[in-house]
Amino acid sequence: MSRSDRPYSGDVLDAQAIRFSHRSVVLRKIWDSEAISRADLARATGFSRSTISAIVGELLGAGLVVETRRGASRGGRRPILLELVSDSRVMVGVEIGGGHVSCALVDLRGRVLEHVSQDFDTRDRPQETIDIAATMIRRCVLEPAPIRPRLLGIGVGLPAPVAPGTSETLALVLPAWEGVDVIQQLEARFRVPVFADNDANAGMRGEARWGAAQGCEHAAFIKVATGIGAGFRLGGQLFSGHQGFAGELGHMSIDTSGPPCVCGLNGCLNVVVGTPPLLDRCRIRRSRYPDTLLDLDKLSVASLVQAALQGDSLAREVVGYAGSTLGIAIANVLNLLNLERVVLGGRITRAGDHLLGPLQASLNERALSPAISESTVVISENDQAVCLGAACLVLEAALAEQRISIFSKEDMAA
Amino acid sequence: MSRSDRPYSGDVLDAQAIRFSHRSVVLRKIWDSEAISRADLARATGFSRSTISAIVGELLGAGLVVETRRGASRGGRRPILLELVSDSRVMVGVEIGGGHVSCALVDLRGRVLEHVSQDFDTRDRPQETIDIAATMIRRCVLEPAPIRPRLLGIGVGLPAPVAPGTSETLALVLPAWEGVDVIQQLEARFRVPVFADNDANAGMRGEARWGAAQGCEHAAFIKVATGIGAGFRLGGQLFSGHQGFAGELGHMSIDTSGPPCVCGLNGCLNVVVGTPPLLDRCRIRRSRYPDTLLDLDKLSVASLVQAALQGDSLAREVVGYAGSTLGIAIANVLNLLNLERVVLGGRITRAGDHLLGPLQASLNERALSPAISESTVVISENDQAVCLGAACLVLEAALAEQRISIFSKEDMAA
DNA sequence: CATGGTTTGTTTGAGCCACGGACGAAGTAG
DNA sequence: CTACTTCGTCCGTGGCTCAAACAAACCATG
Repeated sequence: MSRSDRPYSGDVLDAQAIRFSHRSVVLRKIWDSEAISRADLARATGFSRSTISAIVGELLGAGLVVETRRGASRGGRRPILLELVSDSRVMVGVEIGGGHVSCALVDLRGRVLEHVSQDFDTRDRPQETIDIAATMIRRCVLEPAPIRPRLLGIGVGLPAPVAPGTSETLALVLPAWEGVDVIQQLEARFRVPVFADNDANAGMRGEARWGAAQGCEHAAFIKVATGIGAGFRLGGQLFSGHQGFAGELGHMSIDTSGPPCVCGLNGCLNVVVGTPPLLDRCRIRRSRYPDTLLDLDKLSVASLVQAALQGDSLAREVVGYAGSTLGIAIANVLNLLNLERVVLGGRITRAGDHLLGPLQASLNERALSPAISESTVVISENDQAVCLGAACLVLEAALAEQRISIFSKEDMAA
Repeated sequence: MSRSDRPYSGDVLDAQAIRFSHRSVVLRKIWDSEAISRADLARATGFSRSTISAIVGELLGAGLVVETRRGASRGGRRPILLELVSDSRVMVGVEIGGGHVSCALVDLRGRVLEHVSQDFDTRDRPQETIDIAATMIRRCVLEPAPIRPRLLGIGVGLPAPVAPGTSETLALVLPAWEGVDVIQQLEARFRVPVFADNDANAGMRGEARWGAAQGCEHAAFIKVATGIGAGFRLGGQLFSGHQGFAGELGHMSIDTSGPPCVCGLNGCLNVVVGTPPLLDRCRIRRSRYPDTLLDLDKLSVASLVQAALQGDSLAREVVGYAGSTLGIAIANVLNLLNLERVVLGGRITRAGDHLLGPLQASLNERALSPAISESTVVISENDQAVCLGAACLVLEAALAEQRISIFSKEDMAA
């Protein structure tokens, strides 16, 4: 019986576990540096030079790291510089949104090597959606021939709460997907480990590792779309709550005298600044803006954003309203959790300052509390935040040695 | 240079750290059992019998554990049963509220060995408050003579956000306390380590270890008083946010069209169900309840609760209103964090079901989400939850080997 | 250009911790 | 009384890290 089969195994450390964590520390340090010598690694991590040598030897063997050039002398022998081989391992990230499917091939530095996307109404057709995703994955992974053996696995971001460790979505949100096992299907087709999570959680992971929330112990990623969902990083780890349903920001009550929501509350964020109510607001306010550019028959978030960027008053009013209302919700979140950073994602964020300005103004009115005034709210720099995050899901599983190890080189030989 | 002085020390484990964590696991298991043998410890923890023997030897030496009776035979030699010595270490917990100071002597099982309390307006008189607290501590610790050498330290719960690792309170909430160093003053007087935290955070710690949130990885303790504050336990650890200000539930916006709050928002929880607005509600609604028992000249939470328990309609209306409004705020928190349990504290909770009933009803209206329907909200069973929690603060520091160790027996000899 | 001092990276022996197996002690069942 | 089981302890082994010694590579200097 190995230690991992035993009770308390989650808490109990053995020599293996500590050795593993040490390898991670060293790898992480190389990752964070452009190039670094063994001696500097020893100084930076506190390990002895002999230990560093042993660990680096393994990393070289696994192909994760290479010796490149030699550094400048500090008065003695010149150091051998080590660098991360960014594409020695790659991950596939899949984003399944309400109205589209995207897929990206991502390397260890979060660089997108391939990317494909397609509009598709996924809500009621899970099987077709998975087929589309599989085709995309095949395109990303098989075309550049030698990539396959370096593939760590596939991550999937789903537009609903996901039970941890599975791909079961909350039936309340996606009834048609009940019983559909995305993980099992994709694992059967591609024979690599597959992981799934909520889209906002995935986005949070990506932003924390490669994006606007790097170095933040406490942060949130808020995805503004049909519904408003949040992913939290608390204490340096993704937080998903007791059953994995944390982040349902969309059902925060903003105005108890507002319109009713399916959840039983009135004036939820979803029924105020979700996509449908925002588009409705365009229609309702249309009459006050006679010379608007918006075509009410072909209304979409994309056209709304475009109009706002072109200076349309109605579009700016609606986007600004969304911003200031989101500000109230974010103020509540910051008061509760005292986060360092909030990253916004979703199509409407492409309106940039037209959204962020009113949002900030709304926050500044409440800036008395340092929990609010000393945190920063930014828009994700990456249009593919969720895709990247889904890929990150795989990487983090590998780094935590869940089902795969980034260190094992078994398949790399091929 | 020891490992702990080095960079990365937070993440890097050495043999010492793993040994320490193993001792904690074994101690914890004995703690959780009435009485347990070495053989059962080995089975429960997964360690070998030899390792258990070594660790138990240390625990015996530290006086934390004793061999008591012998257990029943399972077909062979009868086991020697080990038990925790509950009062081998004791802690003092101090609660400083807006209108009172309390102090308790607490043992390892969370039993209150001594308890004193006194009404006092602490807000504007920090120095007198500390003097009162010091007198109470002296009474608790010195009277029962042999206790002093077993005292691990003193914990203080303060009615404002506290910067982590210090006793600095947020000047915004307690201006008169700015620059007052409670930790330094009490350490100078008693020569034991002193720790401070926000009252709600302290309460959360106590409830998680000894109270209604035992075994919960994700929970909240909500203190309903002049202001409404929350302490969170997320992922098995207290969560205090980026600067230590997490938990400001009182400034959650409940009704954007409600009365204004100092924070800049309208309809904050504080201005709706804090003590002052609740007492105001009694006065405003008085005329509709001609035969109320409430004396408007001597209105207090205590008298409100008493009247509600005695069947007074006005009091029940006000308490019920508080409950259903708290329900909205708690629904928001549960949607965000998907907690397993919420524990309520503060004097008004003594109204029991008169508060909890409407609160639950308010939650049940939103029970569509499993994040809400599968969590439980309870009232703290302990009137001294914050005092106990403050004592717990010391214990947890000792268990984490911050400044003190529960294992060291240096002072115990005396 | 040889020499000494420095820095880098590797090798080697020792220490710490947990484990497994052997052993005596202390029971039970027949 | 004997065979068998369980409990707790003792001792040798193995895994991992460290410190010290060592070899390689480089700079400065006379």
